[in-house]
Formats: sequence, C-alpha cells, structure tokens
Amino acid sequence: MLDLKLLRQDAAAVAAALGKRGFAFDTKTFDALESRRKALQQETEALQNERNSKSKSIGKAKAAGQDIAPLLAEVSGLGDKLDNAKAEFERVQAELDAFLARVPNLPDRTVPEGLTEAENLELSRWGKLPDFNFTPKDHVDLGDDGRVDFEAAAKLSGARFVVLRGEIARLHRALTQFMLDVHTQEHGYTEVYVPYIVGAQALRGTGQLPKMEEDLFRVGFGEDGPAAFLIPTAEVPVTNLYRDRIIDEADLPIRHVAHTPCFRSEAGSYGRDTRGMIRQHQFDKVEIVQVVHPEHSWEALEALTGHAEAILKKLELPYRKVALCGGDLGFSSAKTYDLEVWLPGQDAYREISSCSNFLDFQARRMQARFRPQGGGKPDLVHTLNGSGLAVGRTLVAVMENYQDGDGSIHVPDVLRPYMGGQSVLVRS
RNA sequence: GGAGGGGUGGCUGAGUGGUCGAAAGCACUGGUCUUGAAAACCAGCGUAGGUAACCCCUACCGUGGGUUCAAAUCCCACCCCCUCCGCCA
Repeated sequence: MLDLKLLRQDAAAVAAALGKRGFAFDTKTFDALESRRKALQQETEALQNERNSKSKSIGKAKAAGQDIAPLLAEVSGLGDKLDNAKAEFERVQAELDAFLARVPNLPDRTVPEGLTEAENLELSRWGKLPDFNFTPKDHVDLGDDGRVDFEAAAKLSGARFVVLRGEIARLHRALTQFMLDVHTQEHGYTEVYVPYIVGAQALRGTGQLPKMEEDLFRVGFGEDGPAAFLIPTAEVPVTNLYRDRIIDEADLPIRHVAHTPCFRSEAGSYGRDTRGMIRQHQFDKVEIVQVVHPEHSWEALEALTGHAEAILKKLELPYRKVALCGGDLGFSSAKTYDLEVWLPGQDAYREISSCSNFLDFQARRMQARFRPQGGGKPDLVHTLNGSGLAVGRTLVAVMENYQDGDGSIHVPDVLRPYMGGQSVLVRS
C-alpha cells in the first residue's frame, strides 16, 4: 500500500512513477473517491459530535435531577441521519480501500526502464561455464533411471509434480540443510519453522492478495470456514510474524531464514517450462527475510542478495545477477535483483533467486512498526526478502553442471558432509 | 468433542450504562538532587483519521451485529487464549 499522503499531495507524480512498471494509475477515479470520502467523513463526524455532546448534556441533566424530555426530543431523528451518513461513508471508504489495495509499489529510480523480461539489466556474471567434451544432458534425462520420476507424480497428483528417489532425494535434502546452515551460522539469520497454510489477511499483508489470487491454492476448514491458502512462498508467514506489531528499535534488524514447501497454481503459465522440474506446483525453497530500520533497507538489499549469492559460490555454480526492469517487478517490490543460474541442459541462465526491497509497502499493509529508541511515534519498518535459494532449481543446477559423460553426478565439495561423504552419484 | 475461566495501551492489570481514551504499576522521556550513576521525588507519556500543523473534533477496550439519547460495561453470534475431561500422531 502506498502512502495516502503522497497520493493526495501529488497523484500525478505517483501515476508517472507507476508508468515505469506499465501500471496505469487512474488519477481521476482516485481524486473522485478521495474528495467524496473527505466530504462524507466530515459530515458523519459532525453528526457524531452533535450526538455525543447532546448525550453528555442528557447525562448531566439527569444527574442534576432535571427533566430530560425536551433534550430527548432534540436528539430524536439524529440516529437515523447518522446511520445513513455512516453507511454511505463506509461504502466509499471500502471502495477507496479496494482501489488502493490493487496499486503496486513505486519502482525505485535506479530500476531499469523497460516493460518485459528482455529489458532486465545484467549487472554481473560469476563462475566459469562448464566445458563438457560431450553433449550435456538435462536433469530429466539424467534422472530418468527412476530417481527423478514425473510419471509417478502425475499418477498421484497430475502435471507439474515430481517424485525424487534415493540419492537424488537425499541430495535435495542435503541442499536444504546446507543452505540453512550457511544462513544461520555465517549470515546471522535465525531459523523459523512456520505454518504452510495461512489466512487471507496474511496474504494481503505481503501483497499476494488481492491481485494474485488465481495463483494460490485454496484450502478450507470445512465448507464455510474462513478462506485459507497454501503458502506460495515462506515470505508470507515469516514477514507476517510482524503484522500488527511494534518492535523495539534495538531489536532491528531482524533476520529470519525458513525452509518451506511453496505451492503455486501457475495459472497463466500453461505451456511454459512443461519439461522437468523448473516450474512445479510444489517446490521447496529456503527463504531469507529481513525487517530493518527504514534508513538501512538499501544496504540490507545488497547484503541479502550477497547472502543468496554466497550459496551459489559455495556450490560453484555459475550465475549472473540481473536488475529487474520496471515492468518485470513484482507487485510489492520497489527494486528486485534476480540471480540466474547456468543450466547446461537448457544452455541458458534461469532464475534461482529473487531478492527484493519492499520499503514500507508491505509494512504499511501489515502495520509492522518499530518504536524509535528514546521514545517517539512508532514508524513503519522496511521489509526485504530473497530466495536463498529455490531448492528444486538448485538441485537441477547441481545435476546439470556436475554431470559426467556416463551420466553420473559429482557431489559439490560443500555438500559431501551432508551426503555421508559420498562424492559421486551413479545411475542405477 | 464436553465443562469452566478469560481477551482492556509497549507490558501487567482495575473498571457500578452517563466528562472513561480509560485507575494503578512496570517500561520509557524530561526535570530536581548527585562528581557521575542508582534510589527518591516532580512532570510527561496510546494508536489512527479529519490535516501540512496547532487547537479542536472523530474512531478504537478480541471481531462483527444489536439494544439505548448514551456501551469497555447490557444482549446475540463468531474468533482466539488458558485450565480440566475425552480422543489422538
């Protein structure tokens, strides 16, 4: 949610800034709703004032033993007038809220111009692309001995699911453990275990609702229970830990890491990435989240991105860092870096981490605030998060980059302690 | 699932339908005192909106309804927490 004051002061500037991401901000509708809201609010508050002060004088008169009948007559009819005014005010307020809930965050001025993925800006490359003296296979072929089994998963759950077996399943688990250990022991994150089912309020807080509802799996507690959803990312439960809370400034920054499955319906991506486990309805991710003082969020974004990069470096996976252009930015983000890992099987870089600074956009929706040291008014925190990393895609990257001509897969050095010391995984 | 108790400011916790946005304590801030600190004492101290700001006004005592001129207080529904019983990985 954007700052309402900013919108009132300079809706035109907001509209211009949102244009960078291809969002058409309807200044006319906003202005109309806002001036209507203002008039109605003043009207209802004046009526409330009248009722309150008259009620008080009734109380006083009664206490003084005076006849209150004339006062009661004065107040008759006021109630209905107030109810009508209030109902109208609430209707307009709700309309305004719904309008604002669909307005995305303002892109930072350093965000590259552009409306499509193609205009993202490459910032750096790391690592040497593997030089095979054979034609590299992709992870689907490398795992087709039954260790990566899409058919078994399809039988259980349909398309876009996978069953992993044996050493590949263990490698997947090893990657998760490794990532959690690095972030907790080297980067100062506190591990949290969180629910995988959340209510609508949490999803509104981080900005997945109302716009992204089609991409969520809805579950329920009974037929007419409250709406509940499978989490599309750990960002939702972890960031919302701070919803409606006032944190002591001394407790900032807060850094959390969580490993969770993520569930996405992938509505609208039919036909994309249908081969392999790049785009699944269910995948595991290790997510890092920071809640910081508003003055420090930009440096926190650089640090957090570095923490995600550190995993790729330790795994010796070649990658590049990209700044998303305005049009490719997520709804809540002011600026996002994507890390894209090299996949020999696709002969391409593919997204494996997305690191964003949301400034106070999520904090305002969530009412996540901090109390300044030495007292004073609570102020909104800034929130950030990044994948550190997407586990399924990392598994794909390890398989494809560490493959041998005979289809065996070498285990990256840093993972060996997690694999019982094993150094090569051979086809069965 | 059954029985009972409870949800009030950053925290603890009082509150008889009528100056109750709410006692008291803790925490915090400023001051007096002190070489300095602590203690003691004095004062201040909820959030948001009308609004850029003061005054002023409005809303907020788990959530949503209702009764009333007037609701933290009475009524209804729901949510959550605690204790006990039952069931259970």
